[in-house]
Amino acid sequence: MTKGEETKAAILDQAVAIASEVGFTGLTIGQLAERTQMSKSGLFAHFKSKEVLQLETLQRARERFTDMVVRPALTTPRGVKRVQVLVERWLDWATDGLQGGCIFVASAAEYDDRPGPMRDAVVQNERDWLETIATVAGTAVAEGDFRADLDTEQFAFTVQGLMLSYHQAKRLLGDPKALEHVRQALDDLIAASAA
Amino acid sequence: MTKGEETKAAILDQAVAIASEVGFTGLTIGQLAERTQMSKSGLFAHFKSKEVLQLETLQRARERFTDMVVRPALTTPRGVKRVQVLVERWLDWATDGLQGGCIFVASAAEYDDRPGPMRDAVVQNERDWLETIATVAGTAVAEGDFRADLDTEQFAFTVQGLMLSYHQAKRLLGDPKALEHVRQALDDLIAASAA
DNA sequence: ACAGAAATAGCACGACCGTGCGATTCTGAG
DNA sequence: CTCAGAATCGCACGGTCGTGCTATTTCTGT
Repeated sequence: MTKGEETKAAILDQAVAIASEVGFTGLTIGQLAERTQMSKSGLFAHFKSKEVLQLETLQRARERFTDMVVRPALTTPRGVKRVQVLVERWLDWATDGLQGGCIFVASAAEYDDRPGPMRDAVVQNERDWLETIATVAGTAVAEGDFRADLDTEQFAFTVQGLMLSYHQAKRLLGDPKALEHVRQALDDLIAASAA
Repeated sequence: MTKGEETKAAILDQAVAIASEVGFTGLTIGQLAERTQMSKSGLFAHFKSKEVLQLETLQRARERFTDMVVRPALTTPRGVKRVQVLVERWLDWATDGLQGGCIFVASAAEYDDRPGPMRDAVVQNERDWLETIATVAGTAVAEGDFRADLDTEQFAFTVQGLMLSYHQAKRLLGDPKALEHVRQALDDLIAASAA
């Protein structure tokens, strides 16, 4: 790895951290330069525009998410177990996977009304994530853990909602019962989906 | 109503609209002045700081929300019917109650990591809203529509999650099945809560 | 109709924004 | 060790931000 790629990676790590706290719009080149101990122009040279910086930051967050949440799930046996691991990993991620809340939750709210490349990327991320949930639920159907007529899209929709509610209850409201609530709801959902 | 109060109301209406689109941080005094055809300083004089502007904008949105969602629900008969009206009203609100998405969803994500008076107000809003859902569910318990041992807090948690998921599916992803999915999940939940 | 108050505008400020350019320093292959 | 190319910096630009101060206009009660 060349020097440039090395610093760029370090920059993006910091960028992910900042964007998690203040959003992608609040992610500012000046502050990022300060945190990475670089000059604004030196940092800027790595990306030729702020938009590219934002896109690459999102991309970097996505890689981390894949490593920390998706991959561990895909290495556990197909079926309901895999569904549970996927969800548990997400809970870890949302709670303290990185400082600040889940950066995808933040970005989803931030760009739902602002067209452009960033919005497109955020949408793609979210679609892929929902598809992952649905696919994993599909393995549980295939394994006979879930009933054959389960609507996996509907399942993904509901699971996603519970995660969003957990994120809000935990990070915004500081509700100590958040984890208990989301587990209860997920257990109910899984029970209702069982074959 | 004096002239000052009149213009202030008009300003806040515009402010709610802008904040719905670009968030409270993106709500800028210059743009607000432009949209209301006022000078920056003339507008600024109504609030002595941007933070006050943000707080009053949130307050104004809350009033609208109460009028459009909460009050209609409270005027329908206690019980499961009231729960359904509350949810239906929220769906209307989130879809096209005001231009842009639900301003509370946006503000929740925006301030979940930034201490200060705005965050406090957002938290208060969200707590009150969850309490409203739980209380309304409580009337359904009292009327015998829902089973007596229903955990109304848990119910509110789940309903809130479904709403968040709907908001995201509809506004961000443009999923045409969003409404179908949220209705299905809510029906299931209500059925599972029935006495 | 008029005086006093309220509302609004004009203008300026320092700070930070994203972005370019030319100069300087660093890195690594031959 | 050299030296071309990569990486980084210093500096500046125009723009917008939030916020004050001082006028000026507009309202309102008498």
